[in-house]
Amino acid sequence: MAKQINDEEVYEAVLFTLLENGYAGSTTKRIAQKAGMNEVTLFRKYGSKSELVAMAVAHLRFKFDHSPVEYTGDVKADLAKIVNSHSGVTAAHAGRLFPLIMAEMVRYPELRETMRVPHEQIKLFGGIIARYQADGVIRAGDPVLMVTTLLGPAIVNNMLRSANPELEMPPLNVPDLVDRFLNGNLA
Amino acid sequence: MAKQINDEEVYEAVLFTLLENGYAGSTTKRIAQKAGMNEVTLFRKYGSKSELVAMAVAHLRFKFDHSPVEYTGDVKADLAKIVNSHSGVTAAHAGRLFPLIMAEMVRYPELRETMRVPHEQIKLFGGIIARYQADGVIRAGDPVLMVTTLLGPAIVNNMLRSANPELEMPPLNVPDLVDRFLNGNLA
DNA sequence: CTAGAATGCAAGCGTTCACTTGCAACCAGT
DNA sequence: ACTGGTTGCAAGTGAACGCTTGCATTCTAG
Repeated sequence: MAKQINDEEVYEAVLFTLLENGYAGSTTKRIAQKAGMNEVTLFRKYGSKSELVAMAVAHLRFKFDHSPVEYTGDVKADLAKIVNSHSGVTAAHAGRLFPLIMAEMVRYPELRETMRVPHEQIKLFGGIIARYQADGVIRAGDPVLMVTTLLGPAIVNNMLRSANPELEMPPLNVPDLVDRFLNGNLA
Repeated sequence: MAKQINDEEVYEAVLFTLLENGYAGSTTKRIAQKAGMNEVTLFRKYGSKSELVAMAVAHLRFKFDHSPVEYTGDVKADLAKIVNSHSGVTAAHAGRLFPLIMAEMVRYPELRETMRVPHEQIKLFGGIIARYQADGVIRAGDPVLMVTTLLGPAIVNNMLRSANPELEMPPLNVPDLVDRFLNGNLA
């Protein structure tokens, strides 16, 4: 057939396969099948499995850069945007890819570069929160720690939901989550 | 030598190896080496890799049951106990084992039984929170969702720290975390 | 129309993995 | 001292995986 292979589609297939099977479980055969191409072509175009995965994750960052989260002065809106950008409401994979990279990819030295994507995102979010702290809107505290406090519930919620479908958790309500982050849970 | 093999030590070695290498990376050879025993003995005593892992996790639950978290009427203390019991301050592995099971072990059907450990813990914590909601101390909301809101920051913080040592995050302050959970982050 | 590049296909290579087998060494209880 | 169960050791089995090679097929550019 010699059809033209679309890198972007391949990257999507890689990320999908990663989320479903993890890194070790994402065999090159599986990835190739999901991408609708021959396994050999995969090696010819991308070199190795680790290189391909690194490219797919790097491409994800490229997509992040084109819809950046910024400081606007509206705390609730900005925090909601931060949560959304990493909880999967917008990008299909973002919310689950983050824990995947954090919890699993760390173990494969050849993938250390992929760590930079969540790393940079967190620093970006931390900067926004620091600015609101300077404005006197948000309580003092290490900005990175604040980011984990804001994102943690959404991330763990996603993990739990995908891990335990029969737990029947209510869907994540982002504005409510931001409200609880700001105002607490005391009655 | 024919030394007597201590199951508990083997389980510890299994959990340690799991945390360091994940399930796929925890080869039977590595586990045996960590446990200071022969790989063959491992198969003879525990049958298979998946059975051994299941036993190690089940044994962890057994240990949980012997220092349970309970409702005492002191919100802050109880919430802190919940966070501590899963952030690794008390049990060496608890805080990191939770995301490991959630994010990785899910993918191996032969390990589905291990999921029951975090599942039951969460339901236990949810019950305590529900009781404080009935007391009018904590805001309304799905208890399980509240548990993820409380534990999420600690879990993600742990993941981030172990994934990115050069990020230099401040150590987790549990009472402060509980305070922010209750009172929010608004200045 | 032709040439070169991209892709598919079948086969295979070397390695690692979970797991097995056969046998020797050891220890505890009687 | 003997015996039976536990452990260690060396070797090996079959399967899966990452990756390569050789060759045929198809698309595209000039």
